[in-house]
Amino acid sequence: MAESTFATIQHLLAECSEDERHALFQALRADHQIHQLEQTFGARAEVILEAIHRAPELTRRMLRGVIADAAFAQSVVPALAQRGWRDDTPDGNHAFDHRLRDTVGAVTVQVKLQRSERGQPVVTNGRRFGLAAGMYMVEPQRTRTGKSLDGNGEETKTRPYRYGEFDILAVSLQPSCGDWGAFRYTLGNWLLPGAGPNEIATYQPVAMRPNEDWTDDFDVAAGWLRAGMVKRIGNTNQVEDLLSRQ
DNA sequence: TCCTTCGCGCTCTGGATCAG
DNA sequence: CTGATCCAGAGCGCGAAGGA
Repeated sequence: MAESTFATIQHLLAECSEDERHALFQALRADHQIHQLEQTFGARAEVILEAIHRAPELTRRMLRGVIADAAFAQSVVPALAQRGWRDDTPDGNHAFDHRLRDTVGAVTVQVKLQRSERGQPVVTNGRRFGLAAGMYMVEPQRTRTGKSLDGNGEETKTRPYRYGEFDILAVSLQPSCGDWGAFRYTLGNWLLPGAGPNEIATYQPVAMRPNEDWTDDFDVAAGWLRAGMVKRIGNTNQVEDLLSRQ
């Protein structure tokens, strides 16, 4: 199409009424697929969205987590590609959501939404963790309770994550800032310990602003990981108490 | 009061068990 | 041995019950 024709159409569109533009959109939409999922499901995007709209709150809840994961893939991963990282996520189910690789090696990432309650981000008073008042929370645990037998025939809980299952925790800050592209990172090995052997606690405080434990820059977190520093988020007596439980 | 733990809707997968 | 069937575990987050 000649550039002038294209400009003419744009000009005509601007003069159309809302109804006319809607009719034109429908005509274009008839043979234009928005996303390949339409083909996978054999359903138009409008039907898929209506299904989500009708789904129970619990199902939509699930979707918010999946959206956070997709947002990481669509906003963070391409930006990191400019800085020498490539997506190296293997097929199948793993304790991590993404694996990124640069010339130094691979880094695994688990994405979680920061904890919300009644539509608002949870903010603790910090007492429990002995930290300054005002911390966001994140709940890094699997979503279904299960048990499995370990090597000694002992029954272990499968719901908690364990140290070493992922390198970096990426917390989506969408609930507090409304931006699906906003993530705050810390290291899996820095998270507070849970009750069981090698378990990560199911509740973790997240700094409201980047600090020495939490960063908004993935490269900084990768740097922390590769520096191999051994520590836990927060650095107080109460955290020491938690550590002593291990 | 605040923290911790559990269960839920929906769906898929893989392993165990059963019948033929 | 093969195919069918059953069931537990897992993916996702948040409300609510229970505990300190």
